[in-house]
Amino acid sequence: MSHAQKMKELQGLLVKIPHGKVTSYKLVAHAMNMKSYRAVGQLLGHNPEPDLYPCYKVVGSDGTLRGYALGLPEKIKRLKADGILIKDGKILDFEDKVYSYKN
DNA sequence: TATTTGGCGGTTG
DNA sequence: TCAACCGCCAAAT
Repeated sequence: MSHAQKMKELQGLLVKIPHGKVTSYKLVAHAMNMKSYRAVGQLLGHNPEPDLYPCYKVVGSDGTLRGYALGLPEKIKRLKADGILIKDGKILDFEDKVYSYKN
């Protein structure tokens, strides 16, 4: 399993996220049968083109924004653009906005 | 309720 | 191969 393949799989999951929703590293990891949610963050960080993929829609399990290649402020900005409000680095009504790939 | 700690799988050099 | 590094998480303080 190559890095590029996992990245592609990851990107595929990212674009699946409905507009106005978010997901967590853990859920994404589980969705792609990856036993490690930590590795997901690494892959996202090495995302070749963050502009093309909504990697800003991936946050911590409790709705806290963990990090972003372009900086957290930019991440917040993009989330807001999707109608997601942030309060002190945390998503408001996170449990209502999370997308858990339970299809 | 807010911090700290330990551990986990996967990627990188 | 091996060791170190993570955009984390859950349990223990």
